[in-house]
Amino acid sequence: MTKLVPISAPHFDLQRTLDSGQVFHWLPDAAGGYQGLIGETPVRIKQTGDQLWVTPGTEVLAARYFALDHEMDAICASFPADPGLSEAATFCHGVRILRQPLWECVATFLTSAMKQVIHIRQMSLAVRQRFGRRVPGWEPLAIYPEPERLACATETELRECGLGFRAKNLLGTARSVAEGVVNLEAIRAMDDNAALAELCRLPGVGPKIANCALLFAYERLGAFPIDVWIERVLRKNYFLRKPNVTPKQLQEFAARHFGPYGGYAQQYLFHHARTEKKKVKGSSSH
DNA sequence: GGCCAGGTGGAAA
DNA sequence: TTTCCACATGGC
Repeated sequence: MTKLVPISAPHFDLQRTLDSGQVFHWLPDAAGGYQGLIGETPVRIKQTGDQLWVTPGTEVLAARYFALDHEMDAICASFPADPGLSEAATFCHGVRILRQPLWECVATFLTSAMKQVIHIRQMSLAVRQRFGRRVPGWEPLAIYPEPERLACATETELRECGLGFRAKNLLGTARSVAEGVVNLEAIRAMDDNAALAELCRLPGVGPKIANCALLFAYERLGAFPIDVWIERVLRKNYFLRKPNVTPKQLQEFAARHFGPYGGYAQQYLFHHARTEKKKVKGSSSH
């Protein structure tokens, strides 16, 4: 195995970041690190303290992908003083919001509807293995298939990857992107509202998934996806006295309350809630 | 063996 | 406008 080279990564936690439900294809390796693909580039990665060790030649790529330039002090300082968020932020120290490639982020979150994180991983890996280009020596990983490739797959083939009713949406979205009906690159230049609306033109993409794409691929750190977990947290932390609050009101509250880095707040609340639940379940089972 | 999961879209009220 | 429901799958 090639020697890895170090880059400086203070306030970064590789394991927590990869386990926080924003990316789904990294695999643990025998050396206590991970192997994965950043776009089409295979990368081995491992963390020791404040050093991140990566495949030689991928230092710049990895630093950008893992968002090592995000100023975490400023981001955390921008959060409202709020006990629920403070606890989550402390718990999630080191979790970064990645900069993922547009298409694979849109496509994997498209398949996330009504699925647990572990299932999203399985589906994502199955789609890669079935349709993606292989990287010699990196099996079972494969590059996430281009929209053009998925556009000429059949719904039956996609269902065989465990997608269920999501197969039709992935196929339709792949076709829309392949045909240029929606131009993912062009969305980069749009403001947040226009970008959200444009993403929602894709079949199977609504506000939740569009916000995930904005946050995890388009670097919109204020985007605030509301899923079942976040909705529960918001209701519990801020609306115990108002059980009738609507999803729309929750979205407006989040935009107002959490500020310009609301997406980070959201990710911390999400990961904290999920991990706490897992701990409780694990410790009470005997 | 039910329960539930990083939702969405279309119909009904 | 809001509310309701179908849509597939698999780990726990």
